[in-house]
Amino acid sequence: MPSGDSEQHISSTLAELQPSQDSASLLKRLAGPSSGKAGLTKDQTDINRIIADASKGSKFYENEKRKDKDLTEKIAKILKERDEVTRAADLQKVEHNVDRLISELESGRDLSQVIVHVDMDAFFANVELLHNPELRGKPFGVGKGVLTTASYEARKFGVRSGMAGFIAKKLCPELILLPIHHTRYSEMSDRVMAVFTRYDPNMCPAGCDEGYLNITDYCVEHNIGPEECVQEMRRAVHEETDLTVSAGIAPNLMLAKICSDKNKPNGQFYLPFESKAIIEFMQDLSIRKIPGIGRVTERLLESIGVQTCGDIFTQRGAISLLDKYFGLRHLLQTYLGIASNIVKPHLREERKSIGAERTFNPLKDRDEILKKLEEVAVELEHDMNEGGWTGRTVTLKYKLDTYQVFTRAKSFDRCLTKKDELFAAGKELLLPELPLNLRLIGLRLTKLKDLRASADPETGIKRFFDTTDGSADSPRKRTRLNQDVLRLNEDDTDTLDCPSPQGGNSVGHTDTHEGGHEGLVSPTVKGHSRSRPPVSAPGLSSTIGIQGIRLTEKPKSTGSAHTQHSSKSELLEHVETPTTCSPGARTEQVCPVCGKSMKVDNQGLNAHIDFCLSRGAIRQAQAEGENGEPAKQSTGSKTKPKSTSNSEGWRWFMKDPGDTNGTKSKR
DNA sequence: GCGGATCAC
DNA sequence: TATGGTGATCCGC
Repeated sequence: MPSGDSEQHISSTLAELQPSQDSASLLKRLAGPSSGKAGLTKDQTDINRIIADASKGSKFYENEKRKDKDLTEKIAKILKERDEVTRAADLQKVEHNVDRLISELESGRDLSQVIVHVDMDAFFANVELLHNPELRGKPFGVGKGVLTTASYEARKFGVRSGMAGFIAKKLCPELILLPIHHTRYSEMSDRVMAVFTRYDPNMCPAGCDEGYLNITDYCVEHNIGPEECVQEMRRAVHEETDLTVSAGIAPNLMLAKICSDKNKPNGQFYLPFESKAIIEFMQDLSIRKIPGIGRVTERLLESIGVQTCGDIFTQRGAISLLDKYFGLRHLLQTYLGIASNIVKPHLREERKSIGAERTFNPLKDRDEILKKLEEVAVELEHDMNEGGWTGRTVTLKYKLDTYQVFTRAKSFDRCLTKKDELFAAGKELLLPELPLNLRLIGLRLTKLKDLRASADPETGIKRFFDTTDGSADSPRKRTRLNQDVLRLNEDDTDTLDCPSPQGGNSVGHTDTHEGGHEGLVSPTVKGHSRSRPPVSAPGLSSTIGIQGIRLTEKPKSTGSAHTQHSSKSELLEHVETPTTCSPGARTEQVCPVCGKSMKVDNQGLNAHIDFCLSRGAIRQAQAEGENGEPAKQSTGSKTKPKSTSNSEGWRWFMKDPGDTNGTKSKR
């Protein structure tokens, strides 16, 4: 019945909210976030149907249906506004103005940097394959309740990451499900990243299996072409790790990312560094391929006739008139294929929050709920200790058994560090809400304070952690050194966060976007016997904003990209890398911590700094930061029963799906 | 500053 | 037979 999705975007007025359309969008929604990102061989319509049937009637399904309905209503509202505004406007004139903006944007295009996005192919799955060759050729997934990865054989059946295990089984009864082995992936990730780093010491890891590189300097210094360079790098990865990697080569981050998907797996794609070729490349590209545009934004754009990036130009008049919802400027940049070309690793001091959350079988009992809250507090305390963080604002998150999510926050005058403080704050926020049926509880800390930044300057550590001084060192040197320290923080602790210190968020293109807003819900008309989940009154006249997706250059400064980057090569020199720095070039280097001089390559220097700092200095810094508390508990003595499996550290994705805790044990 | 929502990995 | 966890950002208030 659902006649494919090709039809669903043709709608234009709210009068045509027929079941067929609702159904189509719902099916798509149920198919999950990554359904549109990768190509599948099996007919997606069949797959979506199977998924929907398997979900039917569940609370999860009902929640998705509700969100779908809300979105449909918002779209109707926007379309109505569009029609009104369009009637009152001189479209020709509007388009003319837009065209001038396009010219302006085009004139600022920077094609001078060679950016590469590298992306490991089915990372978890392929690592598992190395440990168990028997799996080759078979459909399998990694993850218990929810899959983190699916082998390519499994993908043919429509199995994807993020999919519930039992749904995946329906799509592919033969599917083999493997447990997650964090250490394996962590170790492999380190090895892979080490290779990338040889080509750009300033690379930006984006998760455990991805990264952005600027290979402009490398290519010049080695007198090698971009394609050849990437070929070589990918070969090196394969030789050293037995894993394959795909890559995209383009003038900016967004394009590179899109390109890395073009010849996946085990391939690369080079986009010519010419305006015309780039615009042509964008023309038929689905809007969904743009980083930052997810399912919701995709639907919003489709509703105004924008499915491909080329459609942005066609619909520029309407987009301009609806600027506040869609963000004209950013969409035009997307249409032109213009975005940021600045690659830099995430710095520790840029971190904004740290949190923990847990899902469990729905609980109503007050004491049992509080027990969960306490467990989460313990978890968070542990991670904060490990990372050297404390903070002033606590945000409680809870999800009802209906899958509706709420947050409650409170700021304090002082920083919270201890589990008891976190627990108390959480209780304060939760108890007033209480008679609830919960399936998830989480705590998050913001307004962070970096305990490792407040170490005694005498130790020489502060200099490398604290970049706010601004005067002592040159910015470049600072950046560079911080990067090293960053790696240390991960390697040193045995629980570390994900390889990219900042966490999961996308990339170096700071600033993903999205301002969708949604009235949310209001399942009950206000008043209905004091509906439990407090409200969401703003539901009424709400608007949907799409905005910023800024994968683009920073606000002003035409030449910012240039300036910024040119400083990068200076950076290298500044850090005692006198001669050309080929990946393995060993030169005389000085450890910034102990002052020792040695002949090593950059990697070797990093390793030494890691070693040097981890032995004591860090511990001392941390101890001093912790309110006089000695740097106790080197290894999780008591906390957390599962610290064994967790000591592998590194949870970039699921921490370790429930079960260990009393998820099941509780009646 | 708070709460909702979207997105990426 | 039971749909994850961490972090970021944006918008409206």
